[in-house]
Amino acid sequence: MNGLERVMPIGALAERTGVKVETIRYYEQVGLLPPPERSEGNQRRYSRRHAERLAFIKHARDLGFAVDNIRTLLRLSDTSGIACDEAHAISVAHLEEVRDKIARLRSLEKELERIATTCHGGVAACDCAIIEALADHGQCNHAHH
Amino acid sequence: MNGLERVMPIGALAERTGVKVETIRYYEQVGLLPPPERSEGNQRRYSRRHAERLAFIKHARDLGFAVDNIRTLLRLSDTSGIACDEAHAISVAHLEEVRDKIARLRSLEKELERIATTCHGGVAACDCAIIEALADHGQCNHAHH
DNA sequence: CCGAAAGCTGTAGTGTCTAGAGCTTTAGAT
DNA sequence: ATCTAAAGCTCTAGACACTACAGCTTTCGG
Repeated sequence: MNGLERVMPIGALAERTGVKVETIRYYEQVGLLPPPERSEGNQRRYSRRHAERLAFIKHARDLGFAVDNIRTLLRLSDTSGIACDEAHAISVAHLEEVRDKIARLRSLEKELERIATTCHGGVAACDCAIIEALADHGQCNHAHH
Repeated sequence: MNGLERVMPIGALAERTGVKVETIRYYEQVGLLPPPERSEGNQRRYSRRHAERLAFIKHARDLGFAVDNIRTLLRLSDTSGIACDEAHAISVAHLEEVRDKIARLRSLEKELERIATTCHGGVAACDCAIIEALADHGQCNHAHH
């Protein structure tokens, strides 16, 4: 049961990569992970190459890349050498998305802070500042939503 | 067509609140927005109270509250006075979620930055640093993914 | 009273899994 | 060789919060 076995069933792959069994089958279904060999009884038998590819996929998903982009990145990593431009473009675009999301969440954080601290949860004290804040958008300082 | 009309069809409500027609019907279907009166020909006719409630919902959604939580907040806002504690708890929990998400996105931003700047997209220059970074999780500085 | 715009219901699709039913295979112990 | 429990298989449906369409009916201005 060490990492040196040449072939493994889906459960072992799941354990090694931290990707759930169902998710692995899903990745195969949507064409991210190539279909592996099968045992005589039709069970999947994965090689180390599969494990590497799945690790790549998991890492990219953890970084928030969409499955579609991962498909492209995998294609790029398969076609040897060239086309690094495209990978760079995907990463930069994704980085921008992430920064954007952070900015939006920050302004959201500010408003939630304001709302949540206005009412401290005392029963009689407010009636209720949170509800009022949500009801009346005019109170908030946002420009863009 | 000013804001003073006492009753309006779904399209007018959509325009005034910035919520799409289909989304309004969806909110009715899942019990967020109470079913309005109907015209003789079975079309929805909304009152100003509906518009207010929908504004509340939209605001909360913009702030990222889940539909389920909004349902609770609406219930609280209906049962007059008391139960402010619960609204506070929901808001604080949500604020924590948001902060958590921000933290995760920040560390993600760091790594994407590192990856994207390692390879500048020159065709021959790398083969390819981005792909390698994704393939080899060991390179990244994260603790927790 | 005509025709275009807006409305209606109901169904299916989006993306990324997750969960379950109902069955078969495998691996280890006896 | 046989038994059994764990793990695997396929297929379907569900989760979230919508969105989009098909095919029909109502409304409203001219």
